[in-house]
Amino acid sequence: MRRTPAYTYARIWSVVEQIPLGYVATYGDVAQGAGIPGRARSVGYALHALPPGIEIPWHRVINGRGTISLSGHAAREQARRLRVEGIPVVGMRIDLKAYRWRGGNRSLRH
DNA sequence: GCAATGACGCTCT
DNA sequence: CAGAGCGCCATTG
Repeated sequence: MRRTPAYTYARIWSVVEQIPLGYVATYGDVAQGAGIPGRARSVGYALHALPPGIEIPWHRVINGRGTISLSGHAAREQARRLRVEGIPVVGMRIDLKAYRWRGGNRSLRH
């Protein structure tokens, strides 16, 4: 299967759709789940290119440091939505250790 | 087709 | 914790 660029987008979006309410995932996690490990950047690009009006929990995607990568109004919007879903956002930071979504059902890391 | 840009990640300072 | 450097790759001018 070749990784046609535009095709990767749909793949990324479909992974983001699977993030359960109350949890968050990092760009790297989404990339891995989409079958393109190491291309976290592309994930950010894909989300930025999200068609308006489409129902995808983009706000549940944050960077590997556990902070929101957006800025200005967009950042506030994301933080607000996360809090609404029960995820505490301190400063621009989320407790990844407690809210990071693990694809599948792993209780232990590694 | 090359150069610059970006909702990123990891390591080292 | 903040900055700098390097890798990665899709999109745009």
